[in-house]
Amino acid sequence: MRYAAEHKDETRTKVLRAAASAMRQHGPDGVGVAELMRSVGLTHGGFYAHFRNKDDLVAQAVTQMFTDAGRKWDRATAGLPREQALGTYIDRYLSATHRDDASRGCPLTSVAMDLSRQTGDARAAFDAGVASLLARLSAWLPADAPAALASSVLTEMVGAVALARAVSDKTLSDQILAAARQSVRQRTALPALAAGAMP
Amino acid sequence: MRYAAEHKDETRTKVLRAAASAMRQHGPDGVGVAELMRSVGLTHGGFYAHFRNKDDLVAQAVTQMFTDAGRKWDRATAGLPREQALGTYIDRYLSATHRDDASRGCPLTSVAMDLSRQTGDARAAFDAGVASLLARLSAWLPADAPAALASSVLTEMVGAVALARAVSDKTLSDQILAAARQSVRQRTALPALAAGAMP
DNA sequence: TGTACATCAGTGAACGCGCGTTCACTGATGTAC
DNA sequence: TGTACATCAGTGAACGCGCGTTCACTGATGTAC
Repeated sequence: MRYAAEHKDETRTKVLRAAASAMRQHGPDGVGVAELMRSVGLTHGGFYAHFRNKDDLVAQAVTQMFTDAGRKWDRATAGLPREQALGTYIDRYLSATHRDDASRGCPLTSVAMDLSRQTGDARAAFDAGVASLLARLSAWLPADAPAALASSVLTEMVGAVALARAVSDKTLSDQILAAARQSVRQRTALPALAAGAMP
Repeated sequence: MRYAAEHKDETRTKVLRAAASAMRQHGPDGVGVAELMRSVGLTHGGFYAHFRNKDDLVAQAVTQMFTDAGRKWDRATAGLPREQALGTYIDRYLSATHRDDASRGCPLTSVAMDLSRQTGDARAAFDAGVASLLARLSAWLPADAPAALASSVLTEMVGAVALARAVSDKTLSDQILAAARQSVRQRTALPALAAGAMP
C-alpha cells in the first residue's frame, strides 16, 4: 500500500500531536508506543518508520507541545492591545479549564517535573520552550517592568496550576488559582477582577 | 530468624524513608519494589510483610515526605524570630542546593505533577501536606498580610524550583531562582538580599 | 533446667503482564521499458 | 497503451526485560510444659 508523497508527513504529525497531548496528561512514561499508534489507527510496528526510538518521540513531542500551545495563545490574543492580551493570557492560564484539561494546556505545568528526570534532546527542546514563553510574556509586560518580572510571574502561574492540579480538595484548589490570579494581575499592573469572577 | 519486638517497625521505617527519598528523585513510577528493598539490604518478597501493595507504599511515603520535610524546616528555623525564620525558609527553599537535591527537598516541587495522576490515599496525604505547609508559612507572614499571600508565595516558590530543575541551561535556571527570591522577599516585606548573593 | 513447639520477618523461585524493539512480510502505487 | 518491477508505509508475530505480586519455605527466638 504505497501512499502519496505527503502521506508520511501527515501520519507523522498525527502521531506527534497525539503523543504531545497524551504526554501532558500521563507523562512521557505513561504513554506506550502500542497504544499511541492504536489511537491514530495504526499498529505499533509502524512507529519505527517515523521515529528512531521512544526517546526521539519524547523529544519531538516536547517541541510539538510548545508549538501547539504557542499557536493556541496566539489565536486567543490576536489583535488585542497589550494590556488585554496580557489579561487574557493570565486569566486563561489560571482558569479552572486549564487546570482540568492538562492535555491541551501549557507544557510547563504538565511535564516540567517529568522533564527534570529526562536527559538529552527532550531537555533541550524544553529549554527552548521556556525561553519562548518568557519572551512572549515579556513583550506583554509594562515597558517599565524589571527584567525579572516575566520569570517571577511565569513561575507563579506554573506553580499555581501544578499545585491546583495535585490538590484533590476542590475548594483549596480553587483558592490556589484565585490567589495567583489576584497576585499576578496586581504585579503586572492590571486592574483587579471583580470578586469571585472565575474566567 | 525471629526478631525483637521493635525490629519490624524499624525495618518498616527504613523502607519508608528510602521510598520517600527515591520517589522525590525518580517519581513513584520510577521506584521499583525490588530495588527499594535491595537498597535497605532486604529482598523483594519481604515487602509484603509491611505494605498491602505498591499503592499503599506510595500513599504512606507521601506522608513520610511531608513529615521529614517539616522536621527539617523546624530544625532550620527553631528559636528564630518570625522574620528570620521566614527569611531562612525562603532563601533555603529557593537555593541551588534545594534545586540540586530533590531527594531531600520539598515534596511539592518533586511529586506534585506525579500526584495529579495518582488516585486515592496518596492524594489525600498530599492535601494534608499542602495544608500544613500553608499553615506554617502563614504563621511567619506579617500580621497584616492578606490571607491569600501564603498561597501565592508558596505557589511562586514551588513553580520556581520546579522550573529551575526542568531547565538544563544553568544560567537560565539560576536566573529563575534569583527572580523568585527577589520577588518573594519583597512580597513578604523582607529586606532585599545583596545583589548576586546566593544562599 | 531441658525439650518440643509456635511464631513470623525475611527468602528466593516463579507467575503473568505490558513494555520497547525487531523483522520478515504485504500490497497499492509510481516508474521504466 | 500494456506489462514487469521497485518502493516503502504499515502489519503482526516474536523477542528479552523488568515490573508487581504470590507462595512454599527457612530458622532464630519466645513460650509452654
